[in-house]
Amino acid sequence: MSIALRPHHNGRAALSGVFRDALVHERTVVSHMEVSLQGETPKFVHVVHSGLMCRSHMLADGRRQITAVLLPGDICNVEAVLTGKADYSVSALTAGSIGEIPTGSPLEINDLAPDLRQAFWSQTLRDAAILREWMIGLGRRNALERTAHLFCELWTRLQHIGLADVDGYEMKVTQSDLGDILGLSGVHVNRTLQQLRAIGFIHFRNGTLRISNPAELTKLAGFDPSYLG
Amino acid sequence: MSIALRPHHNGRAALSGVFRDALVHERTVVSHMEVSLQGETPKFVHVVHSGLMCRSHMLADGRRQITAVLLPGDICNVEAVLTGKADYSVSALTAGSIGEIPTGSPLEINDLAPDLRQAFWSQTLRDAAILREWMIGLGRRNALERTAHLFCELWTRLQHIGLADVDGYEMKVTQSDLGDILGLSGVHVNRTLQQLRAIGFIHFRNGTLRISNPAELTKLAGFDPSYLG
DNA sequence: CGCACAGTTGACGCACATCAACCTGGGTGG
DNA sequence: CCACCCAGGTTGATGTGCGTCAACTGTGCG
Repeated sequence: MSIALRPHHNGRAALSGVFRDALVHERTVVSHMEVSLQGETPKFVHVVHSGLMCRSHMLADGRRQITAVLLPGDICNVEAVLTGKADYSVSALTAGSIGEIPTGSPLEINDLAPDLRQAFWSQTLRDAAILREWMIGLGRRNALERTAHLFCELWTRLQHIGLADVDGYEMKVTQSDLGDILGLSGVHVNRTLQQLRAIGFIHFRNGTLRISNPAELTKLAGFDPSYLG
Repeated sequence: MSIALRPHHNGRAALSGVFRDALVHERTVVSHMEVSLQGETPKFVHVVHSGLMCRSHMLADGRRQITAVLLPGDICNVEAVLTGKADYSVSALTAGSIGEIPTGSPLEINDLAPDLRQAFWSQTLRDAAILREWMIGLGRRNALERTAHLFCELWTRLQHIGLADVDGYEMKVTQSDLGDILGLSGVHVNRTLQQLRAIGFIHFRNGTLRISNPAELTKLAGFDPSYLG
């Protein structure tokens, strides 16, 4: 499947056009596989085709924090390609596949074609807006609100690319990985999910998230989708 | 003082050139003044001249989180000017002054002059790298490590623009504001600072931070300056 | 069948929040 | 010039959200 054939919206419309004629090598990844490594210079622009990927950071003692969840259509390593150094790893939260577009020497933004530049720019702005929202969550929301907010965000983003169901979406992510996204322990994620289920907001079984009460979930999270463009 | 006269480095070299001939109105701000408001469309590109500014977010119940500390030379609202909507307020952490450059209708990145585009781009990338590092801190580092990391980051950034002393820097920020940066309560910031002082890493009095043991502070923080470009 | 990994549960501890009182110093007005 | 004021800083007591550890329970795969 070519990236140009996926449904796309917002900044991503430009993206598929840009890469339509590029030499794109598709690569299948299994869950938890590392696509590119923290500290290295990536030799490809990576674009998610299917599945969920993430940008993750490892501390010296093994603590891990995920700073982005990447959905189909998302560029995994915008900055890294241009600055020549990644401060994060890209790895797979679920099985899936990614496109690899070879890149030459580090480029400046003004070396890029206008449509590619536009694609990189809009994705970078959106990534930054999501980062800020996550930071608000990590700093000032408790586990329940934060988890609810993540579920709302992903639902909206998946709707934009036509991958959401009317009452939820598929999300084959382990609770431990959810913890690394939310800054929680795996155990506490489990308890938080149970709590969200107990109050009738969600059901989460076998990698499928069903949102039973979207209005209340949104309210609990304090979720306002406008930052997602 | 014109922004073109300040010392500048990295991406900011381009910035001052870009704005050298622009109509820049200088505005003095007192501590805690709001420069632009969450949810509104800013009518200016704001650039910090002197003092410390921040991007801050307010939740409905009054909880506050700061998602960026802006130093002299930093653009306060890169995205907002282009997308026409700010999800954050810009406000002053200390007294200081900012430059206001009027902006017309919302612009696309490709409408910008190459040097301005380069300036916006490099600042946005660096902002994102800092955001990721803060997120790692909020998610996975304790109060002591997180505070140490912030002090290391600001020291490095201030060195880059020639505003650091050999053994520390001026930082007239209230402990409560520090809490909003670090995702902590003001009370706990106070105790954390005392702890950092008790182990002989810093002294922080009258708005001056003196770093007594840079090597150990860096080690405690797990600070690696490479993400700052 | 059984191994390995993910999810679940309970016991316990700690890092941080919250509340409340008190201290301190710089700015202001009478 | 002193008295007051008040924001910011400091300290102690107490509460709690989440982490950690450990054991047990599914569940899919070789």
